[in-house]
Amino acid sequence: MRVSRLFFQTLRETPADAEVVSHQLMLRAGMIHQIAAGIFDYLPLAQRTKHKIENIFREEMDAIGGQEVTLPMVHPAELWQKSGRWYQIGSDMVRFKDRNDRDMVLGMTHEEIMADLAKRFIRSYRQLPMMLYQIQTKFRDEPRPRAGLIRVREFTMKDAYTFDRDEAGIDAYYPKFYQAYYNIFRRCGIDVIAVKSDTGMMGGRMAHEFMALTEIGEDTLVLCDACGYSANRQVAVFRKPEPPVAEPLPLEEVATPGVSTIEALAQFLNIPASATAKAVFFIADLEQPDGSVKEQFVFCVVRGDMELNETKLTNAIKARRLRPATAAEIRAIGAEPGYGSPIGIRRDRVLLVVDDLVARSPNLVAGANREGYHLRNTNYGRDYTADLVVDVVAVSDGYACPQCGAAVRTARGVEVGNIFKLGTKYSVAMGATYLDENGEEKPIVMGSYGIGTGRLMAVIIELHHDEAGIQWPITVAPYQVILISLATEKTPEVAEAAEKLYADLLAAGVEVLYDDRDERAGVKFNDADLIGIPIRLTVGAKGLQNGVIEGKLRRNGETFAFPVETAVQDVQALIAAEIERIHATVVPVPFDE
RNA sequence: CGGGGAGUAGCGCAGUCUGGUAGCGCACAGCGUUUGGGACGCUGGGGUCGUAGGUUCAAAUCCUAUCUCCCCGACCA
Repeated sequence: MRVSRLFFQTLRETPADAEVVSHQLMLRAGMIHQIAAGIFDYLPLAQRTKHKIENIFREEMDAIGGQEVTLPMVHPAELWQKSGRWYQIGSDMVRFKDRNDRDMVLGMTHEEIMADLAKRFIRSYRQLPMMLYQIQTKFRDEPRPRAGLIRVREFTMKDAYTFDRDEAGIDAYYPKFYQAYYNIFRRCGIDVIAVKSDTGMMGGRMAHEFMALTEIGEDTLVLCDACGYSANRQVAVFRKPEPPVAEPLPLEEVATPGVSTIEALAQFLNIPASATAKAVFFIADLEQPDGSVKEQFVFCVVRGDMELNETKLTNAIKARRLRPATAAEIRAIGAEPGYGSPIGIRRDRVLLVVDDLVARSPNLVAGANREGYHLRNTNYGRDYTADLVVDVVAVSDGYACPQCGAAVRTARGVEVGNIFKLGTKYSVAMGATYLDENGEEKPIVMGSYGIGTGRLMAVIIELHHDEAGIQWPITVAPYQVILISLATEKTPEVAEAAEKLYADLLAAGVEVLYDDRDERAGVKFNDADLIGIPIRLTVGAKGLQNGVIEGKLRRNGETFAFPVETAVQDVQALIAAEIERIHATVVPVPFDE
């Protein structure tokens, strides 16, 4: 491709709307163009990288037995009504009516459609396991798209689905995906870590998220450098400290005027925050046996120095959603905001959840449910009992690793992929069954596995760039080589040599971008750096005098002098070495349950 | 949905307070000089100032409404 003909435009200045680096660089490199919040055009440079990434998806999916299909992105509502998600999902799902007044949706994921497909074509255990995947557009009307391609409304996703006869089947398939996903990300030149993640309302048995560590991440991860434990903070656990051993002392009310935070309380009474209990109040939507939803006041107690993890609480009480309770709602159950404790409240109106550490800790200071007063020496069991005693604490920096006890750290990450044991929720809903050896009808056990292409592309840039621009790993670069001609009117021999080298590279099958523009050298070099092509070749009068083409690696600045006669082979060798460098990172990874 | 910010040429911005018929840099087109890390000169094209009402002799500028985009939070199959 000649740069003079390339459909793009580099920008010297950063568009004001772009905050994160990947967004800025993609705009400046002329890769993408936004037409509405979270909706983008992909221009040729981005499109080529997208194709390369997607071909890596195809190779890795095919390697573990996948077959590619394409399912529609417009779905009839019935399929979503069958699974119930038509009713559960809010305005993230775009709904509309076709000309016959039939309810339709834009596909935001394809479990329903896949299960429906399985229902039509899978009959027998002999057909299982089966794996289908597609690379398709999804539309999710996100409330807040952000950060360029990191969080968008319309995006391309590689989504794969497995169909197994039982849990043992998917238990065998799941680790193949685990490895294939590591392979994909490493072939894209990025380091990821798989973390255990929330299965939430999907009700699956196991899920992992593949996280790329970067500041712009939306998720917080808990990592143990000592033993490798890793989990999304939403589900991370830790080794709770042993509470002090002490005889329960008598309950004692103490005046604490104006002291309504744990910090102030600890200071006022000159005790550590760990000697206090804190109350947090929510209203939960609980699903009733008959399918209706009821609002329930949830009173939750954690130790004063610890933070509540709302995801853990949501899962522990199987809530559909949680919201903070208002002051009026808190008073209505007999508690006082800022001075709450489970002692003396209207117990019949609340679901009381107490963290296991609080339940084991003697003589904690807690609120007296009266403004300006606290209670010393509250003891679980003696003074109150809970509906549920369970871990609901969020892991923070320095907490003890659940596996080895070392101090964990937290880090920000972007989820670039996830794998999920779905179970039979969708197959049962859609009626996807098979007959086993005994002629017995059984629901198919499903798994789903997704990677968003655009987000991955953005994350690659987040992890591979410098002040000058993108540094594409060669496996996903739009072109492997950029050939810069420094010819002027006075040096037609340079133009001739560049044209010849371009033709020779093309003939040799090298993916080459040829900067034949009538621009100054600086403009070409800067544009080459910006768009991030891994190998730069310069044909100039200087080099030709010595019979060489100059080469330079974008990722580290290493330079080469290729003799004109062998330049094509030399470049091919360099490309091969660069590819091998990345492929060398693709190694087996132990499956971390 | 709550909080904050911004809409003037493809991009970056000034002009708005104090109303007087739209400007700068980059980019783009032409000509000339230049030519190894974002050249210079001259000439030129491009904007219903987000949109709709209103005030006024006159609105980018004042008033009202509305739409859009960005950031933080809530939300996130």
